[in-house]
Amino acid sequence: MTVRLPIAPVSVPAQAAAESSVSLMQVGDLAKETGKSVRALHLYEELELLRPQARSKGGFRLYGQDSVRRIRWIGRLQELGFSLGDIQGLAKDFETSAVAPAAMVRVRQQYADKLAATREQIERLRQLERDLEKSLSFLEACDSVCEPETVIRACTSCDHHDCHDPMPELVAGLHAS
Amino acid sequence: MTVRLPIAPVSVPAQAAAESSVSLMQVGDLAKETGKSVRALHLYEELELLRPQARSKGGFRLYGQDSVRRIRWIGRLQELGFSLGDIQGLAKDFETSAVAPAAMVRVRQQYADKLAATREQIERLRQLERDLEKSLSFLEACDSVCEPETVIRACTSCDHHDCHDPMPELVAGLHAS
DNA sequence: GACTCTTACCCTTACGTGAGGGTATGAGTT
DNA sequence: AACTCATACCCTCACGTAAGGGTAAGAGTC
Repeated sequence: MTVRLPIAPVSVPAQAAAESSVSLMQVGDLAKETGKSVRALHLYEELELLRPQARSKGGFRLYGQDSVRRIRWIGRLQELGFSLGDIQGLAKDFETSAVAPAAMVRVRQQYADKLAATREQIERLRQLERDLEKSLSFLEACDSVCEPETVIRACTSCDHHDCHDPMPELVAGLHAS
Repeated sequence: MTVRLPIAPVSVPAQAAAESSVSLMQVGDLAKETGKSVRALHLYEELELLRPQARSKGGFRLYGQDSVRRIRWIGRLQELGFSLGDIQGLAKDFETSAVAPAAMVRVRQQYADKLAATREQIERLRQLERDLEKSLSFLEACDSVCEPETVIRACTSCDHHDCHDPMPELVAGLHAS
Protein backbone atom coordinates (compact mmCIF):
# COMPACT_ATOMS: atom_id res chain seq x y z
CA MET A 1 0.00 0.00 0.00
CA THR A 2 1.46 3.30 -1.08
CA VAL A 3 0.87 6.34 1.04
CA ARG A 4 0.78 9.46 -1.10
CA LEU A 5 0.14 13.12 -0.84
CA PRO A 6 -3.52 14.02 -0.50
CA ILE A 7 -3.37 16.33 -3.51
CA ALA A 8 -2.56 13.68 -6.09
CA PRO A 9 -5.44 11.68 -7.57
CA VAL A 10 -5.19 8.57 -5.55
CA SER A 11 -6.83 5.20 -5.33
CA VAL A 12 -6.36 4.39 -1.69
CA PRO A 13 -8.62 1.68 -0.31
CA ALA A 14 -10.92 3.98 1.53
CA GLN A 15 -12.44 1.62 4.04
CA ALA A 16 -9.33 -0.44 4.62
CA ALA A 17 -6.97 2.11 6.15
CA ALA A 18 -9.25 4.00 8.46
CA GLU A 19 -6.56 4.51 11.09
CA SER A 20 -4.13 6.22 8.75
CA SER A 21 -4.19 9.99 8.90
CA VAL A 22 -3.71 10.31 5.13
CA SER A 23 -6.50 7.96 4.09
CA LEU A 24 -9.24 9.31 1.89
CA MET A 25 -12.83 8.22 2.07
CA GLN A 26 -15.79 8.00 -0.26
CA VAL A 27 -19.03 9.91 0.14
CA GLY A 28 -20.74 7.03 1.87
CA ASP A 29 -18.11 6.91 4.58
CA LEU A 30 -18.18 10.66 4.98
CA ALA A 31 -21.96 10.53 5.22
CA LYS A 32 -21.81 7.88 7.91
CA GLU A 33 -19.17 9.77 9.85
CA THR A 34 -21.05 13.05 9.81
CA GLY A 35 -24.62 11.84 9.94
CA LYS A 36 -25.43 13.67 6.75
CA SER A 37 -26.94 12.02 3.69
CA VAL A 38 -25.02 11.53 0.47
CA ARG A 39 -27.55 13.78 -1.18
CA ALA A 40 -26.76 16.54 1.29
CA LEU A 41 -23.04 16.25 0.66
CA HIS A 42 -23.61 16.51 -3.09
CA LEU A 43 -25.71 19.58 -2.44
CA TYR A 44 -22.99 21.22 -0.38
CA GLU A 45 -20.62 20.65 -3.25
CA GLU A 46 -23.02 22.25 -5.74
CA LEU A 47 -23.13 25.25 -3.40
CA GLU A 48 -19.33 25.28 -3.24
CA LEU A 49 -19.31 24.68 0.48
CA LEU A 50 -17.41 21.41 0.15
CA ARG A 51 -14.79 20.12 -2.24
CA PRO A 52 -13.53 16.55 -2.45
CA GLN A 53 -9.77 16.41 -2.15
CA ALA A 54 -9.64 14.19 -5.22
CA ARG A 55 -11.53 11.90 -7.52
CA SER A 56 -10.79 8.28 -8.19
CA LYS A 57 -9.97 7.09 -11.71
CA GLY A 58 -13.61 6.23 -12.16
CA GLY A 59 -14.83 9.57 -10.83
CA PHE A 60 -15.67 8.72 -7.21
CA ARG A 61 -15.28 11.61 -4.80
CA LEU A 62 -12.51 11.18 -2.24
CA TYR A 63 -12.47 13.20 0.97
CA GLY A 64 -9.96 13.81 3.75
CA GLN A 65 -10.42 14.50 7.45
CA ASP A 66 -10.86 18.23 7.02
CA SER A 67 -14.06 17.51 5.14
CA VAL A 68 -15.41 16.03 8.33
CA ARG A 69 -14.54 19.22 10.15
CA ARG A 70 -16.09 21.28 7.40
CA ILE A 71 -19.35 19.38 7.51
CA ARG A 72 -19.58 19.55 11.27
CA TRP A 73 -19.05 23.28 10.96
CA ILE A 74 -21.89 23.52 8.47
CA GLY A 75 -24.10 21.47 10.74
CA ARG A 76 -23.40 23.61 13.76
CA LEU A 77 -24.18 26.77 11.84
CA GLN A 78 -27.41 25.26 10.60
CA GLU A 79 -28.44 24.41 14.13
CA LEU A 80 -27.87 28.05 14.93
CA GLY A 81 -30.31 29.00 12.21
CA PHE A 82 -27.92 30.00 9.46
CA SER A 83 -29.17 29.10 5.99
CA LEU A 84 -26.84 27.48 3.51
CA GLY A 85 -26.82 30.82 1.74
CA ASP A 86 -25.63 32.55 4.89
CA ILE A 87 -22.94 29.92 5.24
CA GLN A 88 -21.86 30.48 1.66
CA GLY A 89 -21.44 34.11 2.61
CA LEU A 90 -19.32 33.34 5.63
CA ALA A 91 -17.12 30.97 3.67
CA LYS A 92 -16.64 33.35 0.77
CA ASP A 93 -15.92 36.22 3.15
CA PHE A 94 -13.20 34.15 4.66
CA GLU A 95 -11.71 32.89 1.42
CA THR A 96 -11.64 36.18 -0.40
CA SER A 97 -9.96 38.14 2.34
CA ALA A 98 -6.24 37.77 2.24
CA VAL A 99 -5.57 38.81 5.79
CA ALA A 100 -6.80 36.90 8.79
CA PRO A 101 -8.02 39.58 11.20
CA ALA A 102 -10.04 41.35 8.54
CA ALA A 103 -12.04 38.23 7.83
CA MET A 104 -12.35 37.44 11.50
CA VAL A 105 -14.02 40.73 12.22
CA ARG A 106 -16.89 39.94 9.90
CA VAL A 107 -17.22 36.38 11.09
CA ARG A 108 -17.19 37.52 14.67
CA GLN A 109 -19.91 40.04 13.97
CA GLN A 110 -22.13 37.37 12.47
CA TYR A 111 -21.53 35.05 15.37
CA ALA A 112 -22.29 37.82 17.85
CA ASP A 113 -25.55 38.62 16.06
CA LYS A 114 -26.50 34.98 16.10
CA LEU A 115 -25.71 34.73 19.76
CA ALA A 116 -28.19 37.49 20.46
CA ALA A 117 -30.79 35.83 18.25
CA THR A 118 -30.22 32.53 19.99
CA ARG A 119 -30.87 34.10 23.35
CA GLU A 120 -34.11 35.60 22.08
CA GLN A 121 -35.13 32.25 20.68
CA ILE A 122 -34.49 30.61 24.03
CA GLU A 123 -36.73 33.20 25.65
CA ARG A 124 -39.50 32.55 23.14
CA LEU A 125 -39.29 28.85 23.69
CA ARG A 126 -39.48 29.36 27.43
CA GLN A 127 -42.67 31.35 26.94
CA LEU A 128 -44.09 28.53 24.84
CA GLU A 129 -43.08 26.10 27.53
CA ARG A 130 -45.13 28.03 30.06
CA ASP A 131 -48.09 28.19 27.68
CA LEU A 132 -47.97 24.47 27.18
CA GLU A 133 -47.89 23.87 30.90
CA LYS A 134 -50.91 26.06 31.40
CA SER A 135 -52.80 24.38 28.60
CA LEU A 136 -51.99 20.96 29.95
CA SER A 137 -53.24 21.73 33.41
CA PHE A 138 -56.35 23.27 31.91
CA LEU A 139 -57.01 20.15 29.88
CA GLU A 140 -56.42 17.96 32.88
CA ALA A 141 -59.11 19.78 34.79
CA CYS A 142 -61.32 19.38 31.77
CA ASP A 143 -60.69 15.67 31.71
CA SER A 144 -61.23 14.97 35.37
CA VAL A 145 -64.35 17.06 35.78
CA CYS A 146 -66.27 16.82 32.53
CA GLU A 147 -68.93 14.20 32.23
CA PRO A 148 -67.92 11.63 29.65
CA GLU A 149 -71.02 12.33 27.59
CA THR A 150 -70.38 16.01 27.29
CA VAL A 151 -70.84 16.95 23.71
CA ILE A 152 -67.67 18.47 22.36
CA ARG A 153 -69.20 21.78 21.39
CA ALA A 154 -70.37 22.32 24.92
CA CYS A 155 -66.82 22.32 26.14
CA THR A 156 -66.32 25.78 24.74
CA SER A 157 -68.39 27.36 27.40
CA CYS A 158 -68.22 24.71 30.06
CA ASP A 159 -68.12 26.24 33.49
CA HIS A 160 -65.85 23.75 35.19
CA HIS A 161 -63.03 26.24 34.83
CA ASP A 162 -63.36 29.44 36.77
CA CYS A 163 -62.29 32.93 35.86
CA HIS A 164 -58.91 32.51 37.48
CA ASP A 165 -58.32 30.00 34.77
CA PRO A 166 -59.10 31.58 31.39
CA MET A 167 -58.99 29.31 28.38
CA PRO A 168 -55.46 29.37 26.94
CA GLU A 169 -54.99 30.14 23.25
CA LEU A 170 -53.78 26.62 22.65
CA VAL A 171 -57.15 25.33 23.80
CA ALA A 172 -59.42 28.07 22.51
CA GLY A 173 -58.32 27.57 18.92
CA LEU A 174 -59.67 24.06 18.89
CA HIS A 175 -63.19 25.42 19.01
CA ALA A 176 -62.90 28.21 16.47
CA SER A 177 -62.94 28.04 12.73
CA MET B 1 -79.63 56.82 -1.37
CA THR B 2 -77.88 54.03 0.47
CA VAL B 3 -75.41 54.86 3.15
CA ARG B 4 -72.03 53.47 2.25
CA LEU B 5 -70.25 51.74 5.05
CA PRO B 6 -66.66 52.52 5.94
CA ILE B 7 -64.03 50.32 4.41
CA ALA B 8 -62.17 48.97 7.41
CA PRO B 9 -64.62 46.80 9.36
CA VAL B 10 -66.69 45.62 6.44
CA SER B 11 -70.16 44.86 7.53
CA VAL B 12 -72.46 42.23 6.18
CA PRO B 13 -74.41 43.53 3.21
CA ALA B 14 -77.06 45.62 4.90
CA GLN B 15 -80.12 43.92 3.47
CA ALA B 16 -78.86 40.41 3.95
CA ALA B 17 -78.18 40.15 7.67
CA ALA B 18 -79.14 43.40 9.29
CA GLU B 19 -80.39 41.95 12.54
CA SER B 20 -77.49 39.62 13.33
CA SER B 21 -75.07 42.44 12.55
CA VAL B 22 -71.97 40.78 13.92
CA SER B 23 -69.30 42.65 12.06
CA LEU B 24 -67.43 40.50 9.63
CA MET B 25 -64.10 41.32 8.07
CA GLN B 26 -62.36 40.60 4.81
CA VAL B 27 -59.13 38.68 4.42
CA GLY B 28 -57.04 41.80 4.40
CA ASP B 29 -58.35 42.89 7.77
CA LEU B 30 -57.90 39.43 9.17
CA ALA B 31 -54.38 39.34 7.82
CA LYS B 32 -53.53 42.64 9.46
CA GLU B 33 -55.06 41.58 12.74
CA THR B 34 -53.18 38.30 12.88
CA GLY B 35 -49.94 39.26 11.21
CA LYS B 36 -50.38 36.53 8.62
CA SER B 37 -50.32 37.12 4.88
CA VAL B 38 -53.44 36.84 2.78
CA ARG B 39 -51.76 34.03 0.94
CA ALA B 40 -51.28 32.15 4.18
CA LEU B 41 -54.95 32.50 5.07
CA HIS B 42 -55.93 31.16 1.67
CA LEU B 43 -53.60 28.26 2.26
CA TYR B 44 -55.14 27.47 5.64
CA GLU B 45 -58.50 27.34 3.94
CA GLU B 46 -57.24 24.94 1.27
CA LEU B 47 -56.03 22.76 4.12
CA GLU B 48 -59.41 23.03 5.82
CA LEU B 49 -57.95 24.67 8.88
CA LEU B 50 -59.98 27.82 8.43
CA ARG B 51 -63.44 28.54 7.03
CA PRO B 52 -64.87 31.99 6.34
CA GLN B 53 -68.20 32.47 8.03
CA ALA B 54 -69.69 33.68 4.76
CA ARG B 55 -68.98 35.11 1.36
CA SER B 56 -70.09 38.47 0.07
CA LYS B 57 -72.29 38.69 -3.02
CA GLY B 58 -69.14 39.15 -5.04
CA GLY B 59 -67.44 36.16 -3.46
CA PHE B 60 -65.24 37.92 -0.89
CA ARG B 61 -64.48 35.88 2.17
CA LEU B 62 -66.01 37.24 5.36
CA TYR B 63 -64.63 36.24 8.75
CA GLY B 64 -65.75 36.61 12.34
CA GLN B 65 -63.79 36.99 15.55
CA ASP B 66 -63.34 33.28 16.11
CA SER B 67 -61.24 33.21 12.98
CA VAL B 68 -58.78 35.45 14.77
CA ARG B 69 -58.64 32.98 17.61
CA ARG B 70 -58.22 30.12 15.20
CA ILE B 71 -55.33 31.73 13.42
CA ARG B 72 -53.56 32.64 16.62
CA TRP B 73 -53.94 29.03 17.64
CA ILE B 74 -52.38 27.89 14.39
CA GLY B 75 -49.55 30.37 14.86
CA ARG B 76 -48.81 29.21 18.39
CA LEU B 77 -48.70 25.60 17.29
CA GLN B 78 -46.36 26.50 14.45
CA GLU B 79 -44.04 28.24 16.86
CA LEU B 80 -44.01 25.00 18.80
CA GLY B 81 -42.84 23.18 15.71
CA PHE B 82 -46.09 21.60 14.58
CA SER B 83 -46.43 21.44 10.81
CA LEU B 84 -49.67 22.41 9.17
CA GLY B 85 -50.20 18.71 8.59
CA ASP B 86 -49.89 18.04 12.31
CA ILE B 87 -52.34 20.81 12.99
CA GLN B 88 -54.77 19.32 10.49
CA GLY B 89 -54.52 16.13 12.51
CA LEU B 90 -55.25 17.87 15.78
CA ALA B 91 -58.21 19.70 14.32
CA LYS B 92 -59.66 16.64 12.69
CA ASP B 93 -59.16 14.61 15.85
CA PHE B 94 -61.14 17.17 17.69
CA GLU B 95 -63.90 17.56 15.15
CA THR B 96 -64.51 13.88 14.54
CA SER B 97 -64.80 12.89 18.18
CA ALA B 98 -68.25 13.45 19.49
CA VAL B 99 -67.32 13.47 23.13
CA ALA B 100 -65.10 16.06 24.72
CA PRO B 101 -62.79 14.10 27.04
CA ALA B 102 -61.96 11.55 24.38
CA ALA B 103 -60.66 14.25 22.08
CA MET B 104 -58.90 16.01 24.90
CA VAL B 105 -56.87 12.96 25.76
CA ARG B 106 -55.29 12.89 22.34
CA VAL B 107 -54.72 16.62 22.22
CA ARG B 108 -53.20 16.54 25.66
CA GLN B 109 -50.86 13.76 24.64
CA GLN B 110 -49.64 15.75 21.67
CA TYR B 111 -49.13 18.83 23.80
CA ALA B 112 -47.25 16.84 26.39
CA ASP B 113 -44.97 15.38 23.73
CA LYS B 114 -44.31 18.81 22.37
CA LEU B 115 -43.55 20.13 25.81
CA ALA B 116 -40.83 17.54 26.18
CA ALA B 117 -39.47 18.37 22.73
CA THR B 118 -39.49 22.04 23.57
CA ARG B 119 -37.44 21.43 26.67
CA GLU B 120 -34.92 19.45 24.66
CA GLN B 121 -34.76 22.22 22.10
CA ILE B 122 -34.07 24.76 24.84
CA GLU B 123 -31.24 22.60 26.07
CA ARG B 124 -29.75 22.34 22.58
CA LEU B 125 -29.93 26.06 22.10
CA ARG B 126 -28.21 26.61 25.42
CA GLN B 127 -25.40 24.36 24.26
CA LEU B 128 -25.11 26.36 21.08
CA GLU B 129 -25.07 29.52 23.13
CA ARG B 130 -22.06 28.24 25.04
CA ASP B 131 -20.34 27.24 21.78
CA LEU B 132 -20.88 30.67 20.36
CA GLU B 133 -19.46 32.29 23.45
CA LYS B 134 -16.35 30.13 23.27
CA SER B 135 -15.91 30.84 19.59
CA LEU B 136 -16.27 34.54 20.13
CA SER B 137 -13.66 34.69 22.84
CA PHE B 138 -11.35 32.59 20.69
CA LEU B 139 -11.78 34.96 17.78
CA GLU B 140 -11.19 37.94 20.01
CA ALA B 141 -7.87 36.55 21.08
CA CYS B 142 -7.11 35.94 17.42
CA ASP B 143 -7.92 39.49 16.58
CA SER B 144 -5.96 41.14 19.34
CA VAL B 145 -2.82 39.03 19.02
CA CYS B 146 -2.44 38.25 15.32
CA GLU B 147 -0.28 40.52 13.24
CA PRO B 148 -2.40 42.35 10.69
CA GLU B 149 -0.38 40.91 7.84
CA THR B 150 -0.89 37.36 8.89
CA VAL B 151 -1.87 35.38 5.87
CA ILE B 152 -5.20 33.81 6.42
CA ARG B 153 -4.08 30.25 5.88
CA ALA B 154 -1.52 30.61 8.63
CA CYS B 155 -4.26 31.21 11.16
CA THR B 156 -5.13 27.55 11.10
CA SER B 157 -2.09 26.59 13.02
CA CYS B 158 -1.27 29.89 14.61
CA ASP B 159 0.17 29.37 18.05
CA HIS B 160 -1.34 32.35 19.78
CA HIS B 161 -3.91 30.06 21.32
CA ASP B 162 -2.61 27.46 23.72
CA CYS B 163 -3.83 23.98 24.35
CA HIS B 164 -6.20 25.09 27.07
CA ASP B 165 -7.97 26.82 24.26
CA PRO B 166 -8.57 24.33 21.44
CA MET B 167 -10.05 25.67 18.24
CA PRO B 168 -13.85 25.45 18.48
CA GLU B 169 -15.74 23.72 15.69
CA LEU B 170 -17.29 27.00 14.67
CA VAL B 171 -13.82 28.34 13.92
CA ALA B 172 -12.14 25.19 12.65
CA GLY B 173 -14.64 24.75 9.85
CA LEU B 174 -13.64 28.01 8.29
CA HIS B 175 -10.28 26.54 7.34
CA ALA B 176 -11.43 23.18 6.05
CA SER B 177 -12.97 22.27 2.75
C1' DG C 1 -21.69 -10.77 -7.70
C1' DA C 2 -22.63 -7.46 -4.51
C1' DC C 3 -22.03 -3.18 -3.31
C1' DT C 4 -21.14 1.75 -4.01
C1' DC C 5 -20.86 5.53 -6.77
C1' DT C 6 -22.34 8.81 -10.59
C1' DT C 7 -25.81 12.13 -12.56
C1' DA C 8 -30.53 13.42 -13.02
C1' DC C 9 -35.08 14.34 -12.16
C1' DC C 10 -39.38 14.58 -9.27
C1' DC C 11 -41.43 15.22 -4.27
C1' DT C 12 -42.02 17.98 0.01
C1' DT C 13 -43.40 22.39 3.32
C1' DA C 14 -45.10 26.87 3.99
C1' DC C 15 -45.65 29.97 1.88
C1' DG C 16 -43.97 34.27 -1.91
C1' DT C 17 -44.97 36.26 -6.10
C1' DG C 18 -47.04 37.29 -10.39
C1' DA C 19 -50.61 37.10 -14.02
C1' DG C 20 -55.07 38.15 -15.41
C1' DG C 21 -59.40 39.38 -14.01
C1' DG C 22 -63.48 40.61 -10.71
C1' DT C 23 -65.59 43.68 -6.91
C1' DA C 24 -66.40 47.92 -3.99
C1' DT C 25 -66.63 52.60 -3.38
C1' DG C 26 -66.04 57.52 -3.97
C1' DA C 27 -65.58 61.14 -7.37
C1' DG C 28 -66.14 63.38 -11.74
C1' DT C 29 -68.73 63.90 -15.92
C1' DT C 30 -72.73 63.90 -18.81
C1' DA D 1 -79.83 59.78 -12.76
C1' DA D 2 -76.61 57.38 -15.39
C1' DC D 3 -72.20 56.90 -16.89
C1' DT D 4 -67.24 56.32 -16.42
C1' DC D 5 -62.80 56.57 -13.64
C1' DA D 6 -59.56 55.61 -10.20
C1' DT D 7 -58.14 53.02 -6.52
C1' DA D 8 -57.87 49.52 -3.54
C1' DC D 9 -59.13 45.72 -2.58
C1' DC D 10 -60.33 40.73 -3.80
C1' DC D 11 -60.46 36.17 -6.68
C1' DT D 12 -58.13 31.87 -8.76
C1' DC D 13 -54.44 29.57 -10.94
C1' DA D 14 -49.83 28.33 -11.06
C1' DC D 15 -44.97 28.46 -10.76
C1' DG D 16 -40.65 29.51 -7.51
C1' DT D 17 -38.08 28.84 -3.09
C1' DA D 18 -34.80 26.05 0.64
C1' DA D 19 -32.81 21.93 2.04
C1' DG D 20 -32.74 18.18 1.09
C1' DG D 21 -35.48 12.91 0.45
C1' DG D 22 -36.37 9.32 -2.77
C1' DT D 23 -35.65 6.84 -6.75
C1' DA D 24 -33.65 5.66 -11.21
C1' DA D 25 -30.25 3.87 -14.82
C1' DG D 26 -25.88 3.06 -15.57
C1' DA D 27 -20.98 2.81 -14.46
C1' DG D 28 -17.06 1.88 -10.94
C1' DT D 29 -15.00 -0.86 -7.15
C1' DC D 30 -14.33 -4.67 -3.69
